[in-house]
Amino acid sequence: MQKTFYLTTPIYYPSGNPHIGHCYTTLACDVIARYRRMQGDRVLFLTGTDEHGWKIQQKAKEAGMEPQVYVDQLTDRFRKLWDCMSIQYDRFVRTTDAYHVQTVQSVFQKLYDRGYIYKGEYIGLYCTPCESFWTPKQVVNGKCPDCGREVTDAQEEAYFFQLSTFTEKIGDFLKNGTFLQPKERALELLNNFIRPGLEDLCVSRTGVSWGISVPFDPKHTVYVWADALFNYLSALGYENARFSDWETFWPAQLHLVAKDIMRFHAIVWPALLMALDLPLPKQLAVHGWITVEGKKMSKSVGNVIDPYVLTKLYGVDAVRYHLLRELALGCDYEFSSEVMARRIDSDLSNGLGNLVSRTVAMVEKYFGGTLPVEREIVAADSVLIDAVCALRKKVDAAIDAVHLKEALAEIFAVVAMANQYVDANAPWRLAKQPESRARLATVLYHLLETLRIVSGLLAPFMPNTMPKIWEQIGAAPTEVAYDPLQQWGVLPPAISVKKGAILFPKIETGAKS
RNA sequence: CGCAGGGUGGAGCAGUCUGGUAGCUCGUCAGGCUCAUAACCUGAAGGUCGUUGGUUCAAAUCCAACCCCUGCACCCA
Repeated sequence: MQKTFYLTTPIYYPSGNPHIGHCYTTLACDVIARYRRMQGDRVLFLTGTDEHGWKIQQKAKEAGMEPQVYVDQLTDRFRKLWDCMSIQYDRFVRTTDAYHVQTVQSVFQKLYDRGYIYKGEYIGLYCTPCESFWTPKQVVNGKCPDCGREVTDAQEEAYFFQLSTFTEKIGDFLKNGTFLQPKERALELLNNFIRPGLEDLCVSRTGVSWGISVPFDPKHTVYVWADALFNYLSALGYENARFSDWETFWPAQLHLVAKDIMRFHAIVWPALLMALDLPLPKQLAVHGWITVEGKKMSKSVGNVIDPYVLTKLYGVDAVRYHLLRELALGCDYEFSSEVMARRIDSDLSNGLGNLVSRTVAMVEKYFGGTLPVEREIVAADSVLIDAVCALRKKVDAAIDAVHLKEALAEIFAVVAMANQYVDANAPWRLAKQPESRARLATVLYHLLETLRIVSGLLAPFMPNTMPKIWEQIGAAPTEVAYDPLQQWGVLPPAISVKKGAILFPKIETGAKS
């Protein structure tokens, strides 16, 4: 029976153009999805956009558009960005899609019927002109942070979800499980939220018209988070007729999110599922932010990195590589174009690209492009061969743990080893001795095999460039499938190669101008 | 205030759980090689591991106190 693997990004809030920060989560999911597909799993990779709420309503108004028109156009930009980054998602959910609305309403009703949602009073500071509530912390000198006018104490009727009843169950869930990655984050949540006890969550608004109306009280709309989280279910056809693979894919194997929205995914989401008696997702992986000059990237700070500019400058695969190589779960990553340029030059151009280039060039130069079948293997060869054969297992483990950075580090350690192997065996010297022909062919064959396995394992990370390597080293698609990636000697003995264009041009010169 | 994370050669990080020659990448310097994208390989210099005190034969690693940086329920990957 084929394993199923359901993984998700958060659905993004399209209140502005997507930036490089949005890319990492989606990119990481894409790599894992591709890797699982390669392993033969039945994968469903979901992403989408979160389109309701007060902020969208305001933005649309400012732009003089209907909210729906406004989000249509923004959601399109997200899709275009994913295409640009070579991200292969399977499904794209929008919270304004009719089937999603249906799911949310049905679930809301269910929670109400079960007594987990009750009517109460929401108390806060209210700005009348803006028609919005603020918390004491948000308010700037007693003024509305948006328009700068006075706010007043106010309250309104609202529905609440009984999050408090789940304090203990959620605490146990976070404590005992392997759910949250990295696990130190769980401690933070336990100390800050579980220990003092969870508060009930306000899940409806009356001042926001751009939202899903509460089925049993239509003057209320569903609070955006309560709306958004259910995308993970609606996109599978839970309580709607649009899709029907709910049984197949739920529970999700992996939700990947950035640290800012961890709380909703680690506490609120499991609680909602518990209230519905549904199985809980297997894993939540939380990664850090990409910061620029020590600050979180944001439009108001003006330090946003535009992904289109980067991909144009460096190439899609190089940008993918860089982000995946630098970011780790748990830590922020300070973005710098110098570090990026250096990393790409050193790993991709000088390391991998040059290894392909020198290997293929030698096969062409010394053997006219096709290796003879004679071999002469030396004991020392096993160092390289063993390392290459052990690689897939290491990468498997790293991918399982969502340690993408480590997976790349392991792979590139082998690339470095292969470059050492070239030097240690000095093929150019062997080429001068006719009696060393078999040895020379062996050394080059070993390099080609190394490249076959390395490029196969890298394909989920850099899906555009790896096929170019296969073309150059003469590897057939079946030879870079998952199984042969831990077998040595898969390429035919009389393999033919063909030199191609430079895989990763150096970026120092081009980028400076 | 509290909670959490971090403070390791010029830069970025690993090592801390399970004490025992401080490691990696980049940069710098010197050498080697010439197949290759002026790429590759080898070696060297450079650190009193935030501070102070304690435990121990021995501490980056364990304990205590302190200092500094970051994050912590509007939204935001």
